[in-house]
Amino acid sequence: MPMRESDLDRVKALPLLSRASPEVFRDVTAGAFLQRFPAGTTLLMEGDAVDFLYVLLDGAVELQGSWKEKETTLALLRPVSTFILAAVVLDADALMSARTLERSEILMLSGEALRRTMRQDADLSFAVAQELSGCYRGLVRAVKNQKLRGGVERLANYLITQRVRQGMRDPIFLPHEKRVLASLLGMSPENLSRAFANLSSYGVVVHGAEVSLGRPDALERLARPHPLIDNHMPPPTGVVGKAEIERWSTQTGRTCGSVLG
Amino acid sequence: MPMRESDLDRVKALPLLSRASPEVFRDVTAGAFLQRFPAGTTLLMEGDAVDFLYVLLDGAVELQGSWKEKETTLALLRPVSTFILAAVVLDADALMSARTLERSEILMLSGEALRRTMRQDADLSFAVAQELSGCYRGLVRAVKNQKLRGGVERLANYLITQRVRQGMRDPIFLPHEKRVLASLLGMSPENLSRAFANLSSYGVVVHGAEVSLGRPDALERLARPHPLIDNHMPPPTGVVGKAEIERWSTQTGRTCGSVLG
DNA sequence: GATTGCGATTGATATTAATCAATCAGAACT
DNA sequence: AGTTCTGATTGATTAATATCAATCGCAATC
Repeated sequence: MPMRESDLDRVKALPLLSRASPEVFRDVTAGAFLQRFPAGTTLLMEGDAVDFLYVLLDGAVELQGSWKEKETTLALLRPVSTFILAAVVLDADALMSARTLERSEILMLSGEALRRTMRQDADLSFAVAQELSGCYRGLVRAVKNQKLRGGVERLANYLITQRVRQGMRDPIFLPHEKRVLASLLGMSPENLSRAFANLSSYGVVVHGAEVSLGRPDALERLARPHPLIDNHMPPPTGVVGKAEIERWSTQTGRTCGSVLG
Repeated sequence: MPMRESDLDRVKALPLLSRASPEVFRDVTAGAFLQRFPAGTTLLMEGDAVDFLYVLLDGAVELQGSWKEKETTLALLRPVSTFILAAVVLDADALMSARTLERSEILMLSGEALRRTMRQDADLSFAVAQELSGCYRGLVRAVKNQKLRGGVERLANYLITQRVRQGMRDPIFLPHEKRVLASLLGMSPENLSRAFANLSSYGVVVHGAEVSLGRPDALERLARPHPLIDNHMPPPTGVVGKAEIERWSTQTGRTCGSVLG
């Protein structure tokens, strides 16, 4: 698949590569290819060997884990995001499955080329270390969110985070199916419905994917968002990496996928 | 505090530094100091600026997160482990508190020196990236453990993992207070007691910290351990880093702290 | 315009976990 | 030996969440 000029620019803007020299950029993207997938395509299964670093350029990707016929969503990704970076760095098997939620454009970079170039270029390795640090911290937030909060609190905080990300507009729009959202938030679809119903007493009104936060202040008193759990990033102006997001302060990511919501 | 020769060897054996040149090792350890803390000392509070990379050389450290007067244990560390590496790499605030569970010896390396040296040495940066990848994957396992399993299943898998780590011996010994273990496993101390009681029908007998897994096969049928969740590492022969553990295959770590148990 | 299919919602029930309260066991101390 | 302290356990109760079943709404299709 040929890469458009605009795609190339977006890849260059990735925090991983934005500071790379032309030579390093050439080495890392050597043998890379762009591929289009329909919705619902499994890109990678848990336990698979990982040969590529994936870069989501368009569409949406879900990362999920499973055990005993149960599945859970670990992250929801929007462009521009890289994923399974850790497995690529270690040349290890994937711990998560990846599947497209919509028709998606995905750039695949050779994992071998990335590792080889990293060993030669301290700047690249440092950028990867920063990116991984951001991903790690996103997961720390996710664990805290999951272990310290109940379902309704997780939903309330998710909504507040979305409000920030969508430019403090009202109403906001849920970017994914509710059942996927439920899985991300660690609850059943039925309980997500009931959690929404509970929030009606705090001004929340739901019409399909459109959610109005009638009294954000009231909702916030319930949600008690916290900068060390929820990453309330300013709305996406340019392409930002998990590392930058973390350096800023908080939440669901660009580069590594929005682990919290 | 002066560093003993044996301490120095253990630091050199850290996967982060084992392949470093003498110059790099000197640069990274410049201005480092060794400190002893009594049990129950808070080394770092959530939200604090992180100036040092910590290396636990002796004792035990708990990493915890909090929200609304609630606390949860995110990881339990045993020597030799580094911690808050991600925050150091990003020069960001800590997302977790760290406190000693026992009298501990901790080496503190300058974060600024580490970052500076990383920018100059690709091998060091690469080693840090590998270590961070291992930490990241440990957390992925922790999230899957938490979201996909119930309390009894988490305990059962914890016991099986401990059995592997303690050399398939019977009985095994719980390395921490039960209330700390309960917090790590994401349940109340009361429920941990009841979970142990449930497991008696699978041959588990508890006498204080001593736990006998009478019928490991029966317990395993209940626990259904999985290599993509539980990291059943061989018993600790040498000093091993999270990265190596992950490259091997799975679980609760050396260098980054045992996130799963 | 009727039908089909799928996701969302609602209700009823069962399971799981948290909380409150009381007691128990063992180590440290007097 | 007795006292005290703390962590662990047990029981009773409440709250949260999952599960099962039925229905609803809406969009796509025929």
